[in-house]
Amino acid sequence: MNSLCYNRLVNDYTKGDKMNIKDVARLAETSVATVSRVMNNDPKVAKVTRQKVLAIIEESGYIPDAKGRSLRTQRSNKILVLIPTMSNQFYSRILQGVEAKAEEHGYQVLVAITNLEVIQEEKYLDMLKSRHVDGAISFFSTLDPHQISEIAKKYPFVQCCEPTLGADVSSAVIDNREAIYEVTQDFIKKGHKRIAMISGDYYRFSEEAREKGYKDALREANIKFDDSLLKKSFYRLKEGESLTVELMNQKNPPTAIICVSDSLAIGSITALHKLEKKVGKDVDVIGFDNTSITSFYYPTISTIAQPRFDLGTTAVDLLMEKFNDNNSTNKKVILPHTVIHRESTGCAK
Amino acid sequence: MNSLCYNRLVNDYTKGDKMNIKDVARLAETSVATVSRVMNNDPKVAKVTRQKVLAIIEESGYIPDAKGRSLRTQRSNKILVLIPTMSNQFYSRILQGVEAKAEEHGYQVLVAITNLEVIQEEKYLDMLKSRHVDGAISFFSTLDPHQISEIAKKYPFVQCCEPTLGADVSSAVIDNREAIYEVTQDFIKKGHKRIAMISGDYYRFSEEAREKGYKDALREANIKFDDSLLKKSFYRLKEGESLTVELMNQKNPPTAIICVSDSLAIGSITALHKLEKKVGKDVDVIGFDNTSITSFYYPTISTIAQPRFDLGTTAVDLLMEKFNDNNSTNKKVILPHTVIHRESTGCAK
DNA sequence: GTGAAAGCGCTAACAG
DNA sequence: CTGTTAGCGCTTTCAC
Repeated sequence: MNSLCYNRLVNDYTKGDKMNIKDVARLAETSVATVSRVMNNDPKVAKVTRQKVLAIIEESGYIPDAKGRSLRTQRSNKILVLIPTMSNQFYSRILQGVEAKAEEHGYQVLVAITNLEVIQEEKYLDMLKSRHVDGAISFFSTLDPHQISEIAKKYPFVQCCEPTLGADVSSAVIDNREAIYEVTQDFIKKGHKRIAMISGDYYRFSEEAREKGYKDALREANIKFDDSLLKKSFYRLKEGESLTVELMNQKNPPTAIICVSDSLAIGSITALHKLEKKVGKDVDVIGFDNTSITSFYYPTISTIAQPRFDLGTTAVDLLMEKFNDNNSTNKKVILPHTVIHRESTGCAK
Repeated sequence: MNSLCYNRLVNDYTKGDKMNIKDVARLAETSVATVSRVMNNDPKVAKVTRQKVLAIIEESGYIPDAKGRSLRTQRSNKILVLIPTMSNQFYSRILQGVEAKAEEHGYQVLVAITNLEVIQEEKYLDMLKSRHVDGAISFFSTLDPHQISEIAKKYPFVQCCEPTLGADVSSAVIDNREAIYEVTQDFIKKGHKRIAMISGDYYRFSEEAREKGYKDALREANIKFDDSLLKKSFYRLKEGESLTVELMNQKNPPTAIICVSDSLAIGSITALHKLEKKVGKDVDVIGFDNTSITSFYYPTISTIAQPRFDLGTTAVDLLMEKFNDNNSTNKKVILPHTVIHRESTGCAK
């Protein structure tokens, strides 16, 4: 059985297949313990021995088995990032922040796409429970607050951008209410009386906050909230378009439209084009997230920028705190946003 | 040591922390082997015993440790997908294909973003070498053909969309030469004499093929290839814009521009807008990939569609063949593309 | 500075 | 049908 393995030619090993620590030890004429020490940079290995072992490792292309190592050390040095979809370019920059910070701490980042499906999400979360990864960062969960709180209590788990409403969990977010509040105020100051909002019914954390910001600003300006001006949809181009058509077909159509995503805003602008309305003049439109297309669209699209890279690094920081002590009190870190006015809200650039 | 663990209250276990198969066995008053059998749906377990074990598992929230299991079985049932960047919405649909097919075969998909960095890519490929995952699908590699061939020889590894030129590896692709050949012919038939191309210098497999298609069509129509009409760049909005400005500032500017990505096309159209050229009339523009924005841009953007979902499923099929026999001969599967003409090439819709 | 041996959590062969 | 046991590949005492 194993003797077969022991009879292999050295040459076999240079192919690097199925080599294990025992093979390395034998070839280097030392013990597995020593090989392990070399792999882990343990200083108390004689220079000669180390050289010899390193030579064999180099020559054979040996890579230690991750499972054996993790099983023993009880850590994988991997973290899982759960994102709802890849169709949104929004997550790209955040991931870069996550990866940069994770790397600093010696962790590798794995990404899982849940496609907004509970089953998928639970399957990936099992990677946390089965200790396949040391911790996880979630950018949106379909689970309920209780489930999330439980997970966060048991495992290093933090949320980013879209924490679960009512869950006890650390999170990195922006002040969504404030962002839309500012935008709505801007519109009111500009003289708009009929301000519409295209929101969603998926991402409750941000949506409720954003709708609140919208309503708060209206109330303060004594503009009565008009139910027919608040639409809910998926965050897609198509829905942005169709809902804008609905809005504009009302007897008293809006002169400004706030969209909770850039894709909705693009859809909205497409609709306005077709209706031969001048965007930024007849109707102001603003999106959310400052995805790269917004500054290249015609007209350029006003939007709200989130500090995406920093959201990513902050999420990792929060996770690291959990690694140190998973019972540390959960915190919500709020990062600053920026409202960017471009042509779609009548600005020169 | 372990006795401590054995003295824990049942109540502890309902929290699900650090439970292992031994604990379950003890609580269910049976052996670890039986618990293992239950976990793996082995039919030869008495109904009563199975019930008892399942009850404990349910109650305690026990999830078997992935490392222990994989270490023993020598398979993780996980596959790794390496993508160069998340900023391109292109990969989203492909991933869905990958996931659908992988799930069918009982595999879970992990995504790694290499950001076009060698170091990153190598780190993630180590997951293959360290047997952390059973196989990998790469959507672009910075490694050389020899390295890729070696990896493919040793591990289940396939490429998709952008295989490494000259590497011996299975791949799922479209006929990039043919696609651009068709487009160029379309332009020539329409009467264009000055046809420009904005290509890249990253994704050699597709770029060389596409440039060949462009040149082939020109040659056949006896149009001399003009070096100044072929630009190379990153696949970004900004570069599409600046290179188009360069192209249009020539003494004899093009009347049609072929872009190897939709973002380049959008950048190009932005530039033409600024130069007050009518896109689809003064100048035709076509992109590549049929990302969702193309049908919502103003004007709508002509483009070439790849069968993204199928590319994903096909890649998984190829990987499964490698799981069956990693020495099976490598094949290149070519899937059909579709040229879509919209307003940016003068079509009504 | 080094090696023998225990054991991380699991599965599978074997014995009963 | 069930339990005992070996061992997957690794790290880490503990002796020497």
